[in-house]
Amino acid sequence: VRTSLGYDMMIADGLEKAADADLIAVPAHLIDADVHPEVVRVLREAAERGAWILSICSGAFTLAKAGLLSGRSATTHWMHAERLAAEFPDISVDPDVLFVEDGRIITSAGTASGIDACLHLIRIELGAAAANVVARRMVVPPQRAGGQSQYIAAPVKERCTDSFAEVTEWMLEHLEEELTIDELARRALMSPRTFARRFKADLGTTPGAWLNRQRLLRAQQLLEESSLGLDAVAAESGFGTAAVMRHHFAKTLDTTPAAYRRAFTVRLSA
DNA sequence: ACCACGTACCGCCAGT
DNA sequence: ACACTGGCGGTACGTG
Repeated sequence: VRTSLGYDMMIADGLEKAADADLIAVPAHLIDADVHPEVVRVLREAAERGAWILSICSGAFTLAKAGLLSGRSATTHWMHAERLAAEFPDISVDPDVLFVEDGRIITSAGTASGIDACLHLIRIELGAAAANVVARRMVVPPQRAGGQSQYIAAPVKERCTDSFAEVTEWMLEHLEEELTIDELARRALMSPRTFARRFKADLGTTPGAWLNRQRLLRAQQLLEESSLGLDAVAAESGFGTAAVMRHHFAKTLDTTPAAYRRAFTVRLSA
């Protein structure tokens, strides 16, 4: 695909690839451009079978023209919000929010809010831990927990609203140590029961599951980026021994640590 | 692959 | 009435 952006986009697959996609992301485009009927068909089918559909910026117009937003709440770039509302009266357009989730359709505003929306989706599908890791790697602020509300109005600057940010931060810095609920609860000034309950309510996972996930990610990163031995990697990531680490690799990644490192280095050199 | 042990988890419930 | 807390017990799960 040629673009006017100074680079071309290499598209390896055709539209048929969307037939069983879990997520279809629709980028910004020219608002006045017609949407190809085939694209409309693909989008409608995807919506009907329950796939995630996510638009960024003026991509909301594509969804609107495909009829996916009828009767729904949506948003778009503030520059286009008024027009979207005028052209599609049956859409409840909110011009102030970063993104809106309605059913399995997520619309987002300007470019950066697309990142928020994507992180939001990752949090839903893979959990807050994964979203935090992605956010960290992208060097964007960690996303606020959504609560029950569909809307996440604005990025949150204050740390104090995210009561678990401090604890999880501390946990990440002490991954290699043995962390118990009792200690974490003490550190968070809560009883163990309340800590566990609120942790799950806020982050979507239990403390133990979150810890395991972080340890796994740390181990993966060490396997990717260092040449440490497996025992050292296990120690660094908090698994203690290579046997325990192997156990978790098998359980959630369906590989072994050695195989993972080999596959990764092969992929790099290829 | 298996077992034994301890911790984490969660539903329940009484108390605030 | 309501929301939240925190202890208890059975069960699932991680660890060795």
